[in-house]
Amino acid sequence: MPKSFLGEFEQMVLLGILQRGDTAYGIDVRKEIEKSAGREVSRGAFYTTLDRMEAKGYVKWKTAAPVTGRGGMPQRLFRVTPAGKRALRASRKALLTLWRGLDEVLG
Amino acid sequence: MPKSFLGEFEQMVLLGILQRGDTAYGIDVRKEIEKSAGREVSRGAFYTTLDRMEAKGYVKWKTAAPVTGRGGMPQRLFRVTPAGKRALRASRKALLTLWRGLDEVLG
DNA sequence: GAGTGCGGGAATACATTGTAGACTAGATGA
DNA sequence: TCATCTAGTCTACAATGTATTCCCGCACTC
Repeated sequence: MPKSFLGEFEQMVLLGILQRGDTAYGIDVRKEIEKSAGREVSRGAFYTTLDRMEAKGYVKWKTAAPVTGRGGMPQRLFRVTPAGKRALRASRKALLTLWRGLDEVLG
Repeated sequence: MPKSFLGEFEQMVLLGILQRGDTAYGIDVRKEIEKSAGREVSRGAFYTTLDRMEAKGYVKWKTAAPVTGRGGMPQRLFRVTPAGKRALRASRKALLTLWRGLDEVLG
């Protein structure tokens, strides 16, 4: 039994990585989240969360040669570990259970 | 545009209240969450969160005469405000968007 | 009718997450 | 070679999540 749930933002970051599949570069993931969630995500917030989740074993990453024509430092390519997916499943299950039957109330 | 999302736990509390409809007494809501989420919720965590959400205008409450045969202080009967529902909808929308297409990955 | 156990709740304190802002460093091109 | 663009890092602080401990009033019991 997990000590606690995934935070809301952590969850979004994890899902953003999965959405991008094999091209989960930091920036792309960030854009994915901004698009889906409809709000800005600062770099600081984003990478801090990522590093903390790495410490918890939910994500891993490796550097990749800069792909873009322009640009700077080696990019980080992320992926979600099995533990991360497990945590995601647990969070989703709990939320779905609570949402059940509330569709009309919530519109 | 909300400054930030609802936390995971806040969301659960709000949903728990809605689930209980007109009988959203503190204790009942807490049990509801424990059942759905499959983990314990300490009283402290629960009421602290509730009070903070009251400050943000997401919930309101009034006291109700003690209904139970046994025991104590007037209970608090909660309800979610329109602002609370709006916040809930926004969180759900963002999460659903991110979950889209990941069912097989997440099993 | 004082002592005690119990059901709710409040207060307090601390750990974990969320977020912003300023800062670094490699690549490009005028 | 310097301005500037991109991707990422660091630091500090605010907001949320959580456990612990305390309080209060009822009703039971003797």
